[in-house]
Amino acid sequence: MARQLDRSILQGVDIFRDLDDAALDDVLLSAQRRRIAAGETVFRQGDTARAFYVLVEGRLKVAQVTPEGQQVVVRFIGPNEMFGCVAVSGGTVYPGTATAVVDSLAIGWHRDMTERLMDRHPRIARNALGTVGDRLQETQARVRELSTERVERRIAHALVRLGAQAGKPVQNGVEIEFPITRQDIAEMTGTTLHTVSRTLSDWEGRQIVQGGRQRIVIRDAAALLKIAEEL
Amino acid sequence: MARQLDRSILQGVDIFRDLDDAALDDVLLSAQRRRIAAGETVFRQGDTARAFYVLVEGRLKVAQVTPEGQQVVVRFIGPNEMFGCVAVSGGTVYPGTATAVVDSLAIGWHRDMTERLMDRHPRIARNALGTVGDRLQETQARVRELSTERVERRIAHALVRLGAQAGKPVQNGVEIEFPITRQDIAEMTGTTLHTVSRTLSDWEGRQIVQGGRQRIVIRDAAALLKIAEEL
DNA sequence: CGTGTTATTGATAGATCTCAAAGATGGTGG
DNA sequence: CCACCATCTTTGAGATCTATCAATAACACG
Repeated sequence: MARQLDRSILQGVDIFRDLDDAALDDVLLSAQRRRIAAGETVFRQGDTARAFYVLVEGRLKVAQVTPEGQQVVVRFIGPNEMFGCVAVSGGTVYPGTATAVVDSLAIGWHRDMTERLMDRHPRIARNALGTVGDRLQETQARVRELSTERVERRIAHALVRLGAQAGKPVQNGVEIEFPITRQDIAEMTGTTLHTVSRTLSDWEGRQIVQGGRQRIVIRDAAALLKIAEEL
Repeated sequence: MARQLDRSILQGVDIFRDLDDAALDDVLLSAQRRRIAAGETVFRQGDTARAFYVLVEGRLKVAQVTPEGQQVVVRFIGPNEMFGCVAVSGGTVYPGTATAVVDSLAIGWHRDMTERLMDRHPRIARNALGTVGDRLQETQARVRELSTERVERRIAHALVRLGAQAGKPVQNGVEIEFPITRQDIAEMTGTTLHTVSRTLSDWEGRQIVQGGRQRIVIRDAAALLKIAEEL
């Protein structure tokens, strides 16, 4: 957690790809460090979008609340991922709330600074365009799933993605490496925690996953994929 | 349909906003005109993303097909809107198929040309970033609706948006100005044409809308909004 | 006027939510 | 160190929304 703020931190970050060392130093110079304790919030839905961030360590959950109070998980953010992108793409307020799932470390740039950085290093804007484009396609894929797939498949898809994004190999499979509740998965897939629990129980019986409190291990990734793709 | 290719055509196009006349001319010089007859397709899902486009006149439908053959409408494109954005944001293939709903006219730029234009006029990349960011937020809103709202509300939301995007004032309300089927609306809202038909019939009885073959008139926008927002 | 597309409507089945209750789990304070 | 408590999870039963199946009707076009 005492990680140095040097260029290496920006190495794997898409939005700063292909920048030379001088540019990276320039970027780093205007960055702000920010620690976020588990459960703490970086920004809230509706707040003025003052800054954008890159997660250095930890894990964040970005979620939206509906007027009726239902939560929808937008995405989980892992190391090297951007969040608060709206501050880059021109939005005025954050469309969601970012909360740390575990103790985390982020670096952020004030909105104005971001503008200046993009002016000085046009590559950043192009990279950002790519990242936001990718997110758009992912989100579109979610729309497709929600529109056409039944709950069980959607949950399978969600787990497959989580495994790819945050899977840690363990003895008997791949474990999602941060605490995640049935409720979280429900909010990722547009269902209820009850249905998620039932589904996971079923899969547990079929040796596909193994559950626990805020814990999921994928034991049979192939079977999961089969459910996800309806083979 | 015999519209001149002069700068005025790029006036209202977000991605070319704030460019000076010289830049606009430069952009225009490398543009390709393309007519699309109703029912014709500009590009297909999975095709290499060779170009991005701006619609000048007409109306397009962008849709994705699932492996099972179900359609999902990504969005309807109206005049001055971009489509085929992936060619700008770095995707390699088109994620959807663009089909003309009515006879249309578009202008397009080859992918390489787009890159060069962004190099010469960095403003374009920034504008594109804004547009793609907006689309991301819209798509995220759709995810939220699909996750938390019942069919009737989703249909109401879809109609409200269609009214805003393509509403033409008529005698007894606002008409969606292009032919749109119940099936289309179903594919926009993740339901079936049957449910859409039933819902519209119900609303027709309550004087909220008035239907017809490939035709919808919103008679009581306030009532529709009330359904959409569950007031 | 025939034909293909689009729309309407009824009946039924099934997936999933809602309501309800009890059981686990792990952290915390006394 | 242990009991307690908040949170998370599981599971059953019933209600409900919506898809599916099926048939007919309306419409537009050539």
